[in-house]
Amino acid sequence: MSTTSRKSEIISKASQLFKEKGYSAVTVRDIAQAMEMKAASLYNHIDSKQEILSILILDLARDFTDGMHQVQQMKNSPLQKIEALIELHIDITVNQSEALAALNNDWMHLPENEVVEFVAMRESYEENFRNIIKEGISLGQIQSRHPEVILFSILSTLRTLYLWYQKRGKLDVNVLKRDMVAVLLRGIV
Amino acid sequence: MSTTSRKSEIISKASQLFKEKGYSAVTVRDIAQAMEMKAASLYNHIDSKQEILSILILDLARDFTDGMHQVQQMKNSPLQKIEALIELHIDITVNQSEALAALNNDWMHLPENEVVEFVAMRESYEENFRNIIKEGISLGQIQSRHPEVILFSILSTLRTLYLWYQKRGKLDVNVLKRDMVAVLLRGIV
DNA sequence: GTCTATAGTGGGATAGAC
DNA sequence: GTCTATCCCACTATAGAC
Repeated sequence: MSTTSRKSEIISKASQLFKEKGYSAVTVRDIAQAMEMKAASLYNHIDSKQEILSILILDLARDFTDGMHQVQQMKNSPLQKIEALIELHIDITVNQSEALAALNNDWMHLPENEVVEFVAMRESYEENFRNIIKEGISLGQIQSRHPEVILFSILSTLRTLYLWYQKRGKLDVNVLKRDMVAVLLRGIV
Repeated sequence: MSTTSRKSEIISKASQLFKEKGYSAVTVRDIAQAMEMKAASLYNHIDSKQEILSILILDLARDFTDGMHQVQQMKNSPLQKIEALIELHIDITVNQSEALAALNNDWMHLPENEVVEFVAMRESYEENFRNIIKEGISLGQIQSRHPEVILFSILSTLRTLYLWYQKRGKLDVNVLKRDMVAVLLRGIV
């Protein structure tokens, strides 16, 4: 499509390759081949291989940060906020699974200053999530177990959902949201 | 100092580096530096960089397979079997977190025939786990939700526990087992 | 068993023609 | 904007001295 910039196409193709083999194992020649062009031609659109990674990861990290801020401004209960966060992660998984793979696995290959920025954003996100859980515990909505175990259990499931979602193929998003909320909040027993 | 123990040292140091940056981003010079020797000297102990990865991943995959077979032979209920599997994963996380990182993230860089072998082992492991969940559902011990969502939720939490366990450090293993079982089986509400 | 030296390959990136 | 040609460097791995 003519409105899709060539640079976006490159970033999109590259992200698919990064998801399969990881950033370090993908060469600019691989990306060029996927674009059906020569490696040198890529450099009319991008500054470096690393720039692609920066765009993928930092744009997505901002989506998570924005989503968290919206949830924090809701008037709902902590439990409803956690439901909203589960839905946020599922929406991102469905729409941006390749960038999610890069964010999870390849953030340490960002330029040094962006590693610092990324880690700060991630820690802030986790801290906000943790505070919602603690609020739920103090209101008696959530069982008073280690908040850290609860936080980790929910986040690790949501963060790796991208590995599993497409293997199971196009499960209806709303069914997935309902089942994930049920399993993560109310358990399986 | 025998050649065999030197080889184990190399594999151990390499696994730490693989965990930090991923297999592809670690060079044999990095491994040599961690061993305080020159890269060429490594080759008196190993055949290739890839051999290190093969040993790390396939040895650990066999540990999981053996653990699953032991659980299957227990006379316990499905729920108790799932508890035993949670404990298996936690024990492996505590004792072999570096190899676990390689198994999770770098299996696709194994030689081709070993990729096939690994994927078969992983699928068999998941199938056995799924059958225990289904048995629990049919006995009324486990809620009759999509077994796939339950399987994924538990496995993804256990598989990425290594990322989190040492950051929180010093958490007693038995406390961790008790809390993880509680959260994963009975939820947080 | 470790070293120096180096082979051989492929990496990211640039120059300049068209 | 894409190409061919190429630079320079880092990579895995080997050869052979000690």
